[in-house]
Amino acid sequence: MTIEQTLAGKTKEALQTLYGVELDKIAFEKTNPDFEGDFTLVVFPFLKVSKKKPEETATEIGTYLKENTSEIASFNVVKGFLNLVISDSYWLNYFKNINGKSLIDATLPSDAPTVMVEYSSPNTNKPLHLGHVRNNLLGYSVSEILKAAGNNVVKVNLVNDRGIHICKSMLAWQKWGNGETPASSGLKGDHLVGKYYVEFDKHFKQEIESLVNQGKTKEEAEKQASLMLEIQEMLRKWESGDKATRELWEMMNGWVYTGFESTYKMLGVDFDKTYYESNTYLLGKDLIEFGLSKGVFKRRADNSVFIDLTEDGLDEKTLLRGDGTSVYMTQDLGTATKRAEEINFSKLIYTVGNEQDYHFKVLFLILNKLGYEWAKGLYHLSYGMVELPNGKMKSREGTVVDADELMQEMIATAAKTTKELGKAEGLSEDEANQLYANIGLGALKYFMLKVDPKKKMLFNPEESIDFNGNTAPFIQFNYVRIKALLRKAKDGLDNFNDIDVFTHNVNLLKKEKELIIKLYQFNGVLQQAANEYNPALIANYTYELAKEYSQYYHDTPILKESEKDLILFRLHLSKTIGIALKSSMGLLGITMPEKM
RNA sequence: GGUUCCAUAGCUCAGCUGGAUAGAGCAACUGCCUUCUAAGCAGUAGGUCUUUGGUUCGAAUCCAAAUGGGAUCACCA
Repeated sequence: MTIEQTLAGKTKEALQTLYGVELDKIAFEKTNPDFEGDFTLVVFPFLKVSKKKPEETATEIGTYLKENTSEIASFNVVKGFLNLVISDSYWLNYFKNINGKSLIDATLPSDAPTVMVEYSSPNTNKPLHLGHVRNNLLGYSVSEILKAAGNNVVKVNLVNDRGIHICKSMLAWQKWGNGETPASSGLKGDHLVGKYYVEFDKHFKQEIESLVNQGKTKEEAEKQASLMLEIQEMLRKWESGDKATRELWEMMNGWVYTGFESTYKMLGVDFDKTYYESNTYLLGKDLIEFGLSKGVFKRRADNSVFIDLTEDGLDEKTLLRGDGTSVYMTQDLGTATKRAEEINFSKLIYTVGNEQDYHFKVLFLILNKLGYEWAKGLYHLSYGMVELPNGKMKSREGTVVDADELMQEMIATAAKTTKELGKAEGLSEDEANQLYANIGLGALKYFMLKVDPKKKMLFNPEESIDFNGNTAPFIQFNYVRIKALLRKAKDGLDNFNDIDVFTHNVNLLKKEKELIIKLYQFNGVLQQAANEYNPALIANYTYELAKEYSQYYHDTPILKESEKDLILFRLHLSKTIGIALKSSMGLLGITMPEKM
């Protein structure tokens, strides 16, 4: 039972005894820092039943609670606010129980629900950019959070490895590539393929322009352009399994996968299972018959199949073309069904940008209409776009921030700053490089994850991502200071692990109590982050913990304290906070250095 | 145009299911390293929470409208 639950129960009792009413909705909140207390009860809602002034009501309830709850040391009343002070011994006892332990219980219960998280889902025609970075970090972090909250998580990637856009890169390479390979050019595979995607677009635009100059409309030109006809032909060949086309496709996709692999590794993300659209794009056609037989889908005169969603405030959605080929939606219907057959998930989370809100609304609605029980567990983790100062990123216009370049820049900046501060001294080259990566990538990850996923975010390439203030390096810095303290303590104190300290009566400093309360809050934050699929809550929590510790560290002697019991207590407190910081940052995919 | 999301300090963002004087960081200005790591700490300044109505004892938070901005509305993915 949490302390809040205890307080709520006692308050219910108080209202019963004092005013003879039974109320269920009783919530305590953190006391505003400007007032004395740990938890606050707002008594305005009870005035109707108490029929007394706010102050009087609060005092009556406070008196009852103080007399009947051993955890409450004292209370005070300000207007309609009843502030309760919880006794130091309660907090000290709580701390004793978590001392030296991780706040995350890593063992999963045997009946843990399975949650499938899909994220990343790249196209194989171009390298990853900043938008993908947000997607990957979010998907990975949400997976870690769900695991920590007691779920069995399956991370999956659905690679979009086929289609007209892939043919663009292939055709351009064939025409203008001169046999260039990653080995011959020294280019990373995904960047090489992306180069030809851009190349195609350049030539295509030129062709359109000349056709328009010959008097055609833009639409006609786009349909009649020889390049357009060629990639369409290429796609047909691919679909019919033409050997040469398939070989080219496999070779170029192979380059891309090698490239992606290193980007993923650098980002620190991974997957339990990878699906390829080339294997799933034909799925969903069986579903059409099923839907038709259930009367959920309908057939038009031209033989195309659709679902009428106008009653749900949406439009008609085509699911099968007149020629019998499927569309994106059909594919997603089929893939979802396949996954449900393979794995008995309680939830399936799609980490996809909010530009596809409509698509997922329709997808989920259709699956529910088809009567699948598991469809109730589908969730679109819809995140906002990453925007540049001049608007949205557009790959074809070259206004993208490349993921690999960005990461390299972050690491280089971290290296420069670390050297300037003289903090790389005494490290081997490997250690130093590891440190730069931890700091640079930590800063990047924290920067992207501290923002509410639902909201769009701005990235200004002109301003480098900060290393001061509300950032990962600040949190890492506080962790490192703790580690340094513990190293020194080990040299000077032979019985650091002496737990006897807790049998003594330690008088908690105000900040010490606040830190323990902060640790206490972790579980609630984790639960909320898991329920809302929101890593930003973890990021903000971790920053607050680090910030409070930083103040504590600054103001309070730890090793320099003269009383040994206090030294031990403060070291234990520091150590536990260090563990909390590390595991919390781990949920964001951020690694803590030992020294910096 | 239909649907939908958003609007908080100069900038980037917090503000939990309505609660006390709206908070951080950056940028600006002041102090503080012979003292456990100054990527730090403390302080000053900066706000009509886009606007107008409504609900309520109480609204940045809930409802409605207006204004501004984004997304989406393919037999594309």
